[in-house]
Amino acid sequence: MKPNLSDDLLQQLKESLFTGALLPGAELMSQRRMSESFGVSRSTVREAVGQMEAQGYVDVRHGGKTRVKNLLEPHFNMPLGEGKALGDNPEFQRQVLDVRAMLEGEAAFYTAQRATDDQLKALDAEYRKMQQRGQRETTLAKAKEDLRFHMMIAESSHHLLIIAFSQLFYTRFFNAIYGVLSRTLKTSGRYPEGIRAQHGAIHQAIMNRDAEAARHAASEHILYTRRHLDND
Amino acid sequence: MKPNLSDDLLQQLKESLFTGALLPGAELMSQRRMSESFGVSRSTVREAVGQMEAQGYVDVRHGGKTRVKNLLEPHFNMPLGEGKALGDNPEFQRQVLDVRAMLEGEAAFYTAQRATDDQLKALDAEYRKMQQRGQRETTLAKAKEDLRFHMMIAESSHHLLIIAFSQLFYTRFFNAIYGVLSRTLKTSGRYPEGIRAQHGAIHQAIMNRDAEAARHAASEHILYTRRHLDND
DNA sequence: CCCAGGCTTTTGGTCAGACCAGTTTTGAGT
DNA sequence: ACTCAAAACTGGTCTGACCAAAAGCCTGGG
Repeated sequence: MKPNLSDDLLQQLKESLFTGALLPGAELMSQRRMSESFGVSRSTVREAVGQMEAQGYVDVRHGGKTRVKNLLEPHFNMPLGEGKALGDNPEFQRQVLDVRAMLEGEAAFYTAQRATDDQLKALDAEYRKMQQRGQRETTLAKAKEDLRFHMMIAESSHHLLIIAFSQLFYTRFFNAIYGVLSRTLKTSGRYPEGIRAQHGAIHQAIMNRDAEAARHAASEHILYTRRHLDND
Repeated sequence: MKPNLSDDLLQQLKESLFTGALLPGAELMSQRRMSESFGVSRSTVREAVGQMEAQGYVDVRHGGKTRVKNLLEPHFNMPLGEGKALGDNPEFQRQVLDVRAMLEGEAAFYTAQRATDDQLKALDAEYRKMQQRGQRETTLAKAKEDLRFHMMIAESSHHLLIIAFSQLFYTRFFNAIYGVLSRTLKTSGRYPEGIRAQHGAIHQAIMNRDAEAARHAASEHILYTRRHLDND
């Protein structure tokens, strides 16, 4: 019909968001750089970015950088969050593990299918670092390390909804996740032997781009921990 | 807090609209006159007017005058916004189906395991009602009906996280879900034959309390629709 | 009378370059 | 290694110019 320049740019920005080129939390180019890079004036860029903000896709702060918002966040202010009681509740911990099992299974599935070579390389590097680190680390450090590995998998899935949900889920329910690990360590005395092998299986399935195997390995990894919990 | 000039102006414009100073169909001042009249630059005026347009309050045409729109109109077009929204993007629709596949699979799994007898009875009743209803219904009615069935399954799962997420997900992304159904109907001409049988399979698995079968049937049901989408 | 055709004016869309106001980064100097 | 102020970003606003589309005007032929 009547293709405005700013509308074109707006569509382009949305596309990069939908296709996962721009992850939640990522920074946009500065308006001046966009202006140059897209060959339009800064006014036009401002118009497009303004629409993005109005539609709730990005968060723009005077002086700061413009960031992609997590589109699930506003819906995630459940009264569940911080209360220490919930995170320590075994039933809730089980539920968190249930959701992790399906979420990480799907994430691994899509990552095996769709990750770029660079992402695979980064994942591989992170995995090797994780294997090398000694047993000297604190439980907290281990938990964070574990989460970073799984988060990297999620972010390589090129799946906007899975990424958004994973981000929120891991940050909101870190307490519950940490609580599980903490209890597991207390009962088995140390980091369960299976975990290491399971991480290996996930890693290998993804590297082989075997999506079904990756889903199964990732899901089984979480369910293994869940069974530990059931034996209490 | 941080009073932007353009935000101030935006508020003023909305005020004149809400108080009736600007009736539907009325013309706004030209941007140059506003600029002078409000004592801000035309850039700032454009920013504000742009937001008014983005929020659907006014209709601005290149070369023509900017007019106030009839505010009730958008509410009648609700599920099919013409501007490119997230819900209209095919890639996003696919992603929504991916998440539905895993979410409804899990929900069916836990419902088969944990639903009370009363919940099973209610589910059974809803299923029979759904089977009886004729083909006379609108697409929208079908979509709502479909969703109610799946929502009932989710709510019978006794799984706090799955319930909470399902609720948010279905309300937030109803547009995308509806869009899929609408497209499917357009291409196949009518309600796909498989759907009816699949609902039956889900229903039966849950009634038999066969959790694995229920998960598989529910997941497959969504993936069936997804394949329809891939063939476009 | 009108009303069809161009001509002029007015409107929104884009551009360039400048300056202000916050944030983030950098680099002493301790 | 730390603190903290300068410097180098970022987004917000202003100015004045030009282009393109719509609306208004105006004139000449029915």
